[in-house]
Amino acid sequence: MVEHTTSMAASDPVSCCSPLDVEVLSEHDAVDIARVFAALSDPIRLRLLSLVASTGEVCSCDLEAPLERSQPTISHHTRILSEAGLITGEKRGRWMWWSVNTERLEQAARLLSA
Amino acid sequence: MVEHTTSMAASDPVSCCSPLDVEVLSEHDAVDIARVFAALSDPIRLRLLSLVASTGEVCSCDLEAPLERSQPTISHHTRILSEAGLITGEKRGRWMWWSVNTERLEQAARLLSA
DNA sequence: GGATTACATCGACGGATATCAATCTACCTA
DNA sequence: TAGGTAGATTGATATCCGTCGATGTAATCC
Repeated sequence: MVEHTTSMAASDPVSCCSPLDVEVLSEHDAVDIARVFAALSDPIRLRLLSLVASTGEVCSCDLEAPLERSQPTISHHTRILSEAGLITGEKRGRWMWWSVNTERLEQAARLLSA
Repeated sequence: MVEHTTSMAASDPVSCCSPLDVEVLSEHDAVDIARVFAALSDPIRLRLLSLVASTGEVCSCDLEAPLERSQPTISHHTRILSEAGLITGEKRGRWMWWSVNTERLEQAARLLSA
């Protein structure tokens, strides 16, 4: 995953604990990436994302019933997913339509593979 | 992402809010998957994972300094990553050696793409 | 055996988060 | 213009989570 710099194999059981000064993933980047995974770390949000992905476009009012959560709670979760860049909202009339930001998902996926 | 079942496009701005009874991602599966992403949702754990990934194998004592966290905190994070299946620990002598479970990472990555 | 070391566990504390009722805001319709 | 509706925001609450000091446990070294 993520970036490599150098690699010093320290497998000798006698000489341990030579401090790694290799800063592999920066603190700043880590905070950024963590925000995306935090958005994916809630079961309700995963099911919400799944619903949006499967139908292509869903309005908020269609989420309350299947997810069995109140309107403010749904609004809370769409906001978090939206701020993480995972879904995009478009207001049409009274309704808010949500769709999945596929590129952002792929981007997150790439962070986890090699 | 994840599984699809059927898909009913409801993009007509006049007729909204027909409740979707399509259960796309089950509640049980969502809880399972959320646990993995929750393990990835902390900056310290991401940097820890990155350190382990870059060196192949790291002992716990080599993590405290670069991550600037106490020994109990490091132990806490390795435990969470381990329980999520993302790293594997092996005790050799006094030292606990950690390595990345690549398959598990790839598995998580696949959940996010298509 | 006794001292030391690496790591786990416990207990406590502060901050984040999921949830909902109530309220506010914007938009549509009659 | 008045009433209704979709969704955001606010405030309150209960729970979860990251953190560390203190302590426990197992392995090593002298």
